[in-house]
Amino acid sequence: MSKFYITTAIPYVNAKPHIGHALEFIQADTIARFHRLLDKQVLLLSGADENALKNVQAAEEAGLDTQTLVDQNARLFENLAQKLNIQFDVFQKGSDQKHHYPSAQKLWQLCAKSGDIYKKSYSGLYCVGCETFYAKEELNENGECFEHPGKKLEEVSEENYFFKLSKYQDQLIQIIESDEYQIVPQFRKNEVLSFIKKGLQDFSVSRTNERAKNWGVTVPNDPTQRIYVWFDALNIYQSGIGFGWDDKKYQKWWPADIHVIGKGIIRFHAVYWPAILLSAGLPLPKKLLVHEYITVEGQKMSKTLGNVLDPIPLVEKYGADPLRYYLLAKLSPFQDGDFSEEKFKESYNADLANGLGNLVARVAKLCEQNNIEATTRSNVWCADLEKYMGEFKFNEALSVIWQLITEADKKINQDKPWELSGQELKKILEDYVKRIQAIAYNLRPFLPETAQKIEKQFLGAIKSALPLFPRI
RNA sequence: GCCAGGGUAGCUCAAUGGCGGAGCACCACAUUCAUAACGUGGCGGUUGUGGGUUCGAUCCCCACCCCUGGUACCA
Repeated sequence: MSKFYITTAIPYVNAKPHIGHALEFIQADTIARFHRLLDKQVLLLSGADENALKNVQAAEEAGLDTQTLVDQNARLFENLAQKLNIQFDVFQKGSDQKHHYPSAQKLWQLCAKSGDIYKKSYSGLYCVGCETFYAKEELNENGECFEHPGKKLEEVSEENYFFKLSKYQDQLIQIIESDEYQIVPQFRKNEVLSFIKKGLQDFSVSRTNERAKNWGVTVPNDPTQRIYVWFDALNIYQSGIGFGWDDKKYQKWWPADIHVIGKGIIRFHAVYWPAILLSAGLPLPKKLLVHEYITVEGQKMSKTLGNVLDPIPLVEKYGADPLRYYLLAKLSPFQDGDFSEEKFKESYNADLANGLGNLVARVAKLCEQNNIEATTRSNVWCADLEKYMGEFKFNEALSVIWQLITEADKKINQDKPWELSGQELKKILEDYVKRIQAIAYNLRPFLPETAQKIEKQFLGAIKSALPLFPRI
């Protein structure tokens, strides 16, 4: 049995999850469930990037200590996953000193051994508001950062460790061009390649304790510095499966088959991450799947606009599967998509209530009236489903399944089973049952709860049941 | 500014150098096994703007406008 290791991005947990996190969790879970049905041994990992400075700032604002805040917020992400029926096999926390810390330090030491980590005095313009350095070109005409106009930047000089990213430029081009590390979709691959070809600069991989506010993983052999959060957070993909603490487990699962991420963090995953692994002499992940963003009622989500959409109330009101359906079926995987409650209800009524739910109800009733029993299951993928899943076109895959629903509805109207009787009727109803079973099987990766309900209803003596999706 | 992606029916999206497609929404008809559901038919377009190449451009080329992401030590 072959293994399949897939990850979501590791959200930083300075705030509660929003609908975009739900999208990514659902996509990754759907891929994972699909591969489980292909008889692979699957591990789905998520986690929490808890060592980011923003977490320290958020904790200060909330008047909590940092660990308490990250624990609280990380639980919100796990809770969301649970409510959405996401099966995370591992949820790796960045503040986990038992597993993650030794793992991060091991990775650092491997890179250091390759001679790729060196100390350098860095001086630049530092924005106290952002707690970050900026290059002159990034600032506005007044020499201020865009986040904090009116705030003067300070010239700060500090000694940090740097990673020799520049050394890996040619190798990175080669592995990405050849798809040894495949970036999907193609236009994201092109974007990454043109970025790399412009020339890579080494990047800082540590912060002074002072700047890190004594939060995060300590640099090996230098207690005055903390490991920069990206170097550390990316490694959660490894620390969660044993790297640095269970070699056998690590050997079994690494490398990742797919990292699922949002477009905003492509550089870290497509450039920094493979370079770090090359330096450490570790195998590269095979695929990077980059999804886009969700707008809400046509607008970008933002804290200042106050329109950040929390998926939890939606799930509580409508259930996990309707939200899973909307996010998978109604968004284009490689384009920004919009979420609005109106469109959500439209898709719910048109596709779930009138389409799937109604078909299941009408066939169940016909079967109940004629004492039909199902003894076998129909477990086959419908045409093109595997193809679309291979391309991560969840919307196309679902549209193929919905064609089965339309065909079945049409067939029932043509057959007019209510005018038939005896063997002829029985044979026709058995055909409907097979169709419903096949639809349910195909729905398993996408709408697990619904698929299970239908499969249960259509095995043994078939009875009418409450509507799967009451109209709203 | 620079790099990349996008702009097609009211909405969400397909497609192709050769009469512009689907689903949803809307309207009408038909129908009862079903959740006022299903089915059939209809309405619906100067393919962002302006040029160019071509017998023919939504598609190829040029310029421009709008949206989105990135633009390196915030994630």
